[in-house]
Amino acid sequence: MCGRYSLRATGEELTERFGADGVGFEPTYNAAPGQSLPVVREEERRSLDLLDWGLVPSWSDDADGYINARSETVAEKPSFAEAYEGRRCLVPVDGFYEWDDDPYYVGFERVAGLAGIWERRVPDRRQSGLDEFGGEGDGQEVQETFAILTTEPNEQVARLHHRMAAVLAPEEEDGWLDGSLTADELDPRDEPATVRRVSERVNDPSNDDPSLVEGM
DNA sequence: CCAGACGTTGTT
DNA sequence: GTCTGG
DNA sequence: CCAGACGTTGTT
DNA sequence: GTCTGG
Repeated sequence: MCGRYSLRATGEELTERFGADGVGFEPTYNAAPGQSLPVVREEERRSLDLLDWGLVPSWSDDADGYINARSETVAEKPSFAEAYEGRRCLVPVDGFYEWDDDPYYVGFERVAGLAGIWERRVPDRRQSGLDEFGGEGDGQEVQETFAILTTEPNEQVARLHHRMAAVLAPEEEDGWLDGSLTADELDPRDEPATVRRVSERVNDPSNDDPSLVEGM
């Protein structure tokens, strides 16, 4: 689960909610893999930054990443272990979409933080062979990416799907960021939500407007 | 030792 | 980079 | 997650 | 059917 979500909040509202340094962001009703989306990180300071959805391991040669990581195995998988150890993040969402043939929207009553991990990849310039042309526009930029952890679903989501994004309780957010909360402590949280069937217009990621989250 | 994979989802 | 398979 | 492309030659 | 792009 969790290959599409909504975040109806501005960058300003998110920095307030998560106590983070800010970055500009406009609400979205259809956040999709590959897009640049806001996550909360805690390095020197707590910051809200735009990262690409789809974690690419630092050693990976290709550009496409993993949008989800199983909480049951994230600590051991070579692709995720380093990020799990030292690069946690919160992924702000206020609802997500789930497909059971037809699309459904699971809408929260507030902005919640999903358990995420992130990675930084510095491309090997020696392999690009394009430096002699000035390095402009060769696409060899530092790439920061993230993945959302999954667990078994809660009772409400189980009717639609057998996996669910890991929703943190507000009091768990600090522990997730600093590593004291482990992945096996994540459990299907009964975050208050309404579930409704929505229009198939959500299928096309280029559609992004308030009517997407409205019931039919 | 080197070569090759390294992931999730869902579907079969 | 690190683990698995041969 | 779904939608949409899936190619070459030559020219700009 | 499978890969890429959003």
